Amino acid sequence: MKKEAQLFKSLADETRLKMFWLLMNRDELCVCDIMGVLGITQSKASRHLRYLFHLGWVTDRREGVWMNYRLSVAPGSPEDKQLKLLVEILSSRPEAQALKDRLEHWLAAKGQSKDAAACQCS
Amino acid sequence: MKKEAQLFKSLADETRLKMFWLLMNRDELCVCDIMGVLGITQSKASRHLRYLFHLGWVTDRREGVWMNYRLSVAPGSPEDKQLKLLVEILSSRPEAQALKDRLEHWLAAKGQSKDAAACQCS
DNA sequence: TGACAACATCCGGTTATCCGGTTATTAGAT
DNA sequence: ATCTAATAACCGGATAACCGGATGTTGTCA
Repeated sequence: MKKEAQLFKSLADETRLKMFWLLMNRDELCVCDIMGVLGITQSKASRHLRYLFHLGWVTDRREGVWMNYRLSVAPGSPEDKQLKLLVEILSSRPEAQALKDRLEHWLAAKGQSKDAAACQCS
Repeated sequence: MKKEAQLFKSLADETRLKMFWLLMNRDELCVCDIMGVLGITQSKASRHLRYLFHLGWVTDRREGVWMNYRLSVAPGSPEDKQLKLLVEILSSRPEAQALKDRLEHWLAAKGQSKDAAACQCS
């Protein structure tokens, strides 16, 4: 049952939980977005995203300079059911709603910038 | 979302996963049974069970010299849904079926012994 | 009371996880 | 070619998780 334990281990970190939540609310996000919304270092964001990537939770898609990540779990798989349960649990949490709002604002601000491609990740 | 992360952390250990599985297949088990079926040390069994106890996953019930544990999650709670999903995932795993068989044999052997209360945990 | 069985907790050692800071890579722009 | 932004990989260090063996506790029985 090692595999199953690892499945849960993926979800046993607050940062990764938040990443899942963001990715469930927007089908594709770049590292830059996640850094900004969660307020974490680049190193931390990238590390966790690569972790999820290597376990098959997400796929990456390069778009010029950015790396975009999106959830990729087979429909009906244990991972899929797990995520569905997770979204059910988190939806009722104010903290999760706040995060969702921050994501919206972040993306809106990004869209407004004249150069829509800018990330301002200083 | 610390609380949610900890929920998953409970399940992020193979030994605890097996314990959950056993407890889902038999409503009450003593430390001794779990030691025997999983083939782990007493210290290990007790430590994980106390861990689950303190997080509210199980309740304890002393019966003379033994300590019995049973699952105790509120129906409909996230924990409950999590366990239901877990049983769904594990049911199809041969490894889990084998464990279940070992549990049956262990309990049968225990029942056969003249002194039904004996544990022979040496 | 003493002996014993089941269990909990403590002790230390090992390993895994997580982190920030740094360096390396990649792709686009000049 | 060179410069820069975005990202990935690497490197200690701190912390937490996990373990077996030893010790303490509790309840039973003689």
